[in-house]
Amino acid sequence: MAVLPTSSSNLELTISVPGFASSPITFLTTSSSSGKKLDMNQVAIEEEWMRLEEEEESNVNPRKKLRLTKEQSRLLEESFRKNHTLNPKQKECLAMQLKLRQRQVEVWFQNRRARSKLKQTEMECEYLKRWFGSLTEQNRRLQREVEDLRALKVGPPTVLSPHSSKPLPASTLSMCPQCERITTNATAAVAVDKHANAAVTLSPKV
DNA sequence: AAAGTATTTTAAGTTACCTCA
DNA sequence: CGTGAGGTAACTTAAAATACT
Repeated sequence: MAVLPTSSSNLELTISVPGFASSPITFLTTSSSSGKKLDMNQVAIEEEWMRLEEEEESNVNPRKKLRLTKEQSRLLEESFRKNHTLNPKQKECLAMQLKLRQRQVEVWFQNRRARSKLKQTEMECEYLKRWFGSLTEQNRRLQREVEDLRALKVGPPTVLSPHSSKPLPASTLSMCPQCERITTNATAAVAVDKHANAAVTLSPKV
């Protein structure tokens, strides 16, 4: 039996048991987290589990990939929903229930947290992309409006009075500083006031 | 109580195995 | 059968947290 250290930084050793994970788990401990009541089956399970923990010291085939059974995955997920991290006692308990090494449970939780965070990041990325798209579109509209207004400035004033329908003299026109639309002096103050009170919220339609 | 050291835990990044199209 | 992609268990490393002296 070959014994191989799997890490240069510490002397942790791992063991893989062929066919070990393939047998479905048909039992669960009945003990609560506070106290343990063990029946004969439970004792056998614990002995087996302790044997596996001890065998961790020897190693036949390092880094052999384990596939978790559906039941193991289900229980791990269930546990993860309750708590994203495990204290040592919980880890031990769960490892025993799942007939896995504590290290395997620990690694599963590490990876699960990482997957969880990755998913979250991807969602945030999507959200920001949409926001960016919406802002870009808004920016395009505003640029077009600015160009239109600049074009207006070049030619003679063609703004008509709403009362007489005749062109207004340039001296009566001004630009609203907020929305950059042309207004008459009489309405400019109102326009500015309106903008001051408006709550501007930017949120993309997700 | 404060400082230094050792140990443990965690996140992040990587590697390797396995499955499936 | 060979191959590449994707998923994920397992590993490494560094930093933070905690325990111990």
